[in-house]
Amino acid sequence: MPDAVADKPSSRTAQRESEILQAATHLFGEEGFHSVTTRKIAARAGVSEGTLFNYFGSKNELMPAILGRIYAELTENATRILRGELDSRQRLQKLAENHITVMSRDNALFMRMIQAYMNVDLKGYTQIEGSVLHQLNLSYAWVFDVTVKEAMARGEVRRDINLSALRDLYFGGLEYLTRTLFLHNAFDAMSERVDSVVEPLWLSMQAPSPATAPDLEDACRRVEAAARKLEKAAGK
Amino acid sequence: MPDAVADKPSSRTAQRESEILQAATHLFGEEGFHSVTTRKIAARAGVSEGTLFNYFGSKNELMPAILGRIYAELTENATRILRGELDSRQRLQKLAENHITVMSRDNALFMRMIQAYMNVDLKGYTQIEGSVLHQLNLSYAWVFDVTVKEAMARGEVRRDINLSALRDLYFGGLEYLTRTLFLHNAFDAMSERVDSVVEPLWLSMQAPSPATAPDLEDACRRVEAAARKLEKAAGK
Amino acid sequence: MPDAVADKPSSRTAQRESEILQAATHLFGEEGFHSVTTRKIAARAGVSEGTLFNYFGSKNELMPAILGRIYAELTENATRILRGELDSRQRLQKLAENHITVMSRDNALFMRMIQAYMNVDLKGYTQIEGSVLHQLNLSYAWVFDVTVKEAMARGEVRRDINLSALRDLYFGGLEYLTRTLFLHNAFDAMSERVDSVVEPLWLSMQAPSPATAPDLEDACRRVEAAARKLEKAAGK
Amino acid sequence: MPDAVADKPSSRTAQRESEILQAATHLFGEEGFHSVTTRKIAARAGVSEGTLFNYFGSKNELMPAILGRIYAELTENATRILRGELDSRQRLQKLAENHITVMSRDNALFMRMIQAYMNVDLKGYTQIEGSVLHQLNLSYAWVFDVTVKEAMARGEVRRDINLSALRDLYFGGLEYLTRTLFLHNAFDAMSERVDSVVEPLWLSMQAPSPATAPDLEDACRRVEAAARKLEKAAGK
DNA sequence: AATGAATGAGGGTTCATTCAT
DNA sequence: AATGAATGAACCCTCATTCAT
Repeated sequence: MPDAVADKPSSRTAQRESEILQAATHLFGEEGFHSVTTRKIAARAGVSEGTLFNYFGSKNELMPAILGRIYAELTENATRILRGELDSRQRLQKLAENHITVMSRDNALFMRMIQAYMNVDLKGYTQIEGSVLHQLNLSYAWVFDVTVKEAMARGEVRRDINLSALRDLYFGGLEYLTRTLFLHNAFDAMSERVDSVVEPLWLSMQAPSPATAPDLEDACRRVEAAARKLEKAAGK
Repeated sequence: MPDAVADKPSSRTAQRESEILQAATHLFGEEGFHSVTTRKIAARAGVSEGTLFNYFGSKNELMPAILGRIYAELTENATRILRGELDSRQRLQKLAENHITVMSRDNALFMRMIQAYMNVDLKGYTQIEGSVLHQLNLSYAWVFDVTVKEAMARGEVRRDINLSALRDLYFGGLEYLTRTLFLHNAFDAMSERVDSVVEPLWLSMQAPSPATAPDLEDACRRVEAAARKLEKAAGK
Repeated sequence: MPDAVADKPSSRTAQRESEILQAATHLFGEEGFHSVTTRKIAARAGVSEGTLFNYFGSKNELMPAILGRIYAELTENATRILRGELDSRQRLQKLAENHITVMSRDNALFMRMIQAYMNVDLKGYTQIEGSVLHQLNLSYAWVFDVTVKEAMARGEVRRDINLSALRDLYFGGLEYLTRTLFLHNAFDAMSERVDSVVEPLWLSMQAPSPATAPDLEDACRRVEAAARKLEKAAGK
Repeated sequence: MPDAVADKPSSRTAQRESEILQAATHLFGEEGFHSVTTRKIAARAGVSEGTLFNYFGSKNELMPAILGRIYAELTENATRILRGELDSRQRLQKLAENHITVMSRDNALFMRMIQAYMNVDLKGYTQIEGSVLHQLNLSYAWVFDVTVKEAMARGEVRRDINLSALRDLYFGGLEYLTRTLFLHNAFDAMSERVDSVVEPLWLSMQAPSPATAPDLEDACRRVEAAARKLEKAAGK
């Protein structure tokens, strides 16, 4: 019987923590990290400022918490995508769409968070290693690598690609695409825009496909064969 | 006699302005926009805080000034590259190297500046249009477009590419590459790393491979021939 | 059956109160009154913060309680000493040793407590009268007066001493000695150090006054003179 | 010509610093260190809170500054006293009066300062060494030692005294006397009260004169001799 | 009786900006 | 044109205390 409500108390505070994080997330997205005061966050979360600091020791601690949640979601979705029955090209497409969906949510909060955090947490890029952000980033970027490597194993992709360069292109391209979508308010066409960005990468990973030319000829031959049959049939 | 160099005073102030900007540039690069105080900037520039505000109305005004300088240099270098006798692939390479060189200078100040500026100047990405940053960005990003369009004119690149998507990939990829170089402290190998990033894009801009195209036309012709035969047969 | 030990509950709360006081005592001694939070005290006492406030209405109320305990112990020990069969000089020594032992315990907590309490409880020394601290102090300082007065009665000490001045010297000297012992980490030699401080006071309290010596010679001479006269008279 | 006012600017800021210190001194004396806010100090000094922090980096920095001033005055007065033509007993008297005068000024601020500072600056008495307070204290306590040693040289005081113990008695006694004077609001009689405290120490430093004891025995022998003569004469 | 989450007034401190000199 | 002392609003954070459970 007590077990039934055993986690109630803990879920109560978990709820509060979530509300605070939610409020911070929205505000950071709207105004940027440095423009948001702890007072505002507390007000928006419907708690006192003191309570906020009971949950998070400092304003800065909100950052890893938020980033952690976002990366968790990002990774979770990615894992689901990889588990599905998709070919590699589709996977890259879906992963990209997921990435952009999360990044663009909350007024591009995700990008802002990372950017702001770099100025807060780091005193130089060279120290980035070992930071929370870096760890999260690493474990997430891994989904791209996995996808591409499996594509190789399946024979969908050349083996002599430069994975690191492609990874930078992929995530960098998606980040810039997100900005572009914001600029043109073009999220309706997100899917095809993503396709336009992923496709060049995909092309470069296979092309020049040695198999393509023969296939084309083969296709031609089959069409000719079909035509001949029709001819014959019609000529009858 | 000071009068003898009548325009010295004005060049004197220009000098001062430059020193202030220089100091701000270094400090922003080292510590990030929000961690740098006007006091520090003034001290580093060797002027009083009051003087700083005589030259720049506010701390925020330093940002467009610095960004303007950087973009000016970026654009100037780019123009020189475009003026040279290089094929399009080489141009993309040189433009990229220039981009990274400037971006990574002063401890990646450029990236930091843009990031910080976004939180200072903008209250949302949708308002980005019309901002100084946006204007600078636009006129600079234009060098990529020019290069690719000329490549098309020269017949080095397909005409059905998605220019916007490639632009996002190009600049996004370079930004991420810069981070990667910082992370691995690999600026020695910058040139070849840039090559690895530009090459996939270049590949995707030309494919289908030049060899395939004739086959395709041939195939088309053959299909058309077959179709005509069918027509004839059907027309019976 | 809990009823069997009916007064257990009350002794249970007495126990709790004691634990809280104990925790507060240690912490105040270690970090000073203002640096110690009620949270810390509760944690160290193994109770919740709410419970602490059930026992003591406020943080400040801990002070009289602690001081009361210390003075009680001080006075109790003093009483035992006075009850013993010691001469007055020994009593002053033992009382002093007791004083220092208690004062120096818990990292000189006693001195800290008094000091902090003065800033907390009092808004000026003139208001000191009537305060708890003052009362405690009075009734304790009384042991010195008793000892000295009894020494007078026993004829060990002159009757024309200034008791108030000696009391200030005694307790002030002991407080400073405690600091000195801390400074030199010399508590091993506490006993003889105390002796060095008490001895001058003791000396000053007894006759023979320095003026006595000359008087003595004079007296001798007069006695001799008288003797000679007697001799002469007797020799006649 | 400019030299004439060369130190004007510096004297201007020195003035401000003094005003701030003055305000802090009064307030600390009235309410105790922890009860005084920087806002109050700034208001009393007639400056903005920001200005206060331009002069002193933190509230805590006010403490060494104030203590430094007090000790400086204390030491300066003491030096003047030692330079005068007084016998050692008078010197101890005058030094004590000076001590109490300064200590009791500003509502016994001096004692409060030291006490509060101990809780602020120190995490335990054993770490006291090396602190500003300790240094100030050392160099001031030195005036007592000098006086006593010179008294020895002059033959006014025994050579086998325990200097450390007497120093503790002297300063401790004076501190307690100050409290007593506050309690009885008896500063009118300060001089004679001081005398009552210094006298026992002075007595203990000379008595018993080394010559006295042998004299006494001698005297006894002479009295006995005289008595024997009387006996003889009487026995006749 | 015990808990500990919630409170919110108030603390010390920062810093872009102004202005008298 | 240059200075730098002065400003004060606003910031992040602390902590004794309360109260629903």
